[in-house]
Amino acid sequence: MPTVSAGPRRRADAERSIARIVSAARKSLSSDPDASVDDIAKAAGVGRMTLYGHFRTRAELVEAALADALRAGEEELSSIDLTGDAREALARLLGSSWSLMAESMALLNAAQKALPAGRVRELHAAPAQRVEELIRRGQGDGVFRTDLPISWLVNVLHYVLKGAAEESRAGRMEAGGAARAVIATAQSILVAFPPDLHPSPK
Amino acid sequence: MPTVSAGPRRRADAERSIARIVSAARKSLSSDPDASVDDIAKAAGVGRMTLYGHFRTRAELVEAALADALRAGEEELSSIDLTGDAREALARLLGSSWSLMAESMALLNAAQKALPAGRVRELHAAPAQRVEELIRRGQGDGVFRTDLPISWLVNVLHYVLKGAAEESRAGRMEAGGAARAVIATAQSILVAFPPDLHPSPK
DNA sequence: GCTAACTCGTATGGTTATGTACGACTTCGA
DNA sequence: TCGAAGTCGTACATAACCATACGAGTTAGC
Repeated sequence: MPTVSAGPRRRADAERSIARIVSAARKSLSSDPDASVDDIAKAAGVGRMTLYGHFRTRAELVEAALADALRAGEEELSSIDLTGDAREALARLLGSSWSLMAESMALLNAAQKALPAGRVRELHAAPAQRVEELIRRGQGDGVFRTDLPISWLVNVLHYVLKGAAEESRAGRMEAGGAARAVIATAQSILVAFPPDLHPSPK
Repeated sequence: MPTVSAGPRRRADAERSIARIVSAARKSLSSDPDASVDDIAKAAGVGRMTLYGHFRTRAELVEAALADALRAGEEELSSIDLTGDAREALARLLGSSWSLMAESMALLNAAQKALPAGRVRELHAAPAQRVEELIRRGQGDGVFRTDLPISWLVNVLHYVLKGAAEESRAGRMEAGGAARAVIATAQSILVAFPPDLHPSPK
């Protein structure tokens, strides 16, 4: 747990090393989720042993990298204005979330593999919370649907985001188009519309 | 390429072995995408060497397993009635696709890792084609949207499916609920609705 | 029944990655 | 300046896994 903000009893150069390692881990794992500890140490311009001095296991390192990415993400997302029309707020939120996801999707996959089951989700609580609250507000305002579990709504947005990131990474969509597609798709999923268009309910 | 239907110059017991191996590979990889060749051979009740006698590399084996799963899937999907209201046809198609995806998601991931980039997509051409044609028809009938690239529409359905499978696997949704959610979500994504509800285009 | 095809155990080689041990060198910091 | 903290190379201990080699035994099929 000394990964993010534990004992401040570290020397300055150690602090610097850790920062470089975490940064390199983010970068490396974001382009290749299977990057080895060795690769990351090299990318950080640091010996492998130094790395192991600060992170006892690969899992610890991956978690630190993910935590750092999430911290940066939180910083960006927290500055977004979520007031006003919930649909437009959603578009703003997804616009930023999209680029964050595109950057760190591989890192997310790496964490999924290296960390114990459920840990990734645990670390994701804050961003998920933000989305959930926006959806709730939109539901309260009567613009978002209420006929599906809210957890599904939150998660499916996540999967759509991930899908778009994958399409972009594979070169099957360019970034701008992907962003537009994500937003339009998310709107369609969430926005409540006249029941006479639905074939299903009574 | 002797994976699926090549030279019939094989003895009966070899044929049987191959069938058992492919079946075991499907099963094993569907529950653990990282199952080793050893595990699969054991599951097939066959020596590892026998396996290597028929599949020279792990990749060849994985591809055979995926091809088999796809063949079975095609069989099921081809029996679905896709005529009539495109929205209802979509629901029927997704109902079956969903369970197939839930079964074989891990296998898909295994293939993604073991096969060269793009190969999985290549093998998936047929099911993707089926979905695409249905969407086109729905567009022609004026019930499906046309403001997003059709390739995105096809792919996003795939990602929603995969997401639901993941939620189900992780125990966060039960199968019935997931199926309902997938269908409702897919309908929302595809169905065209009155432009006055859209904030964006003129 | 005879041959070729098939099965399969054991052993071996090679690769790759994680994590530990040791020890020498360098840099921080009081 | 001097001790402790940090750096880092090399080497080592495991541990998987993939793939090949050899060779003896078994079964199919004509």
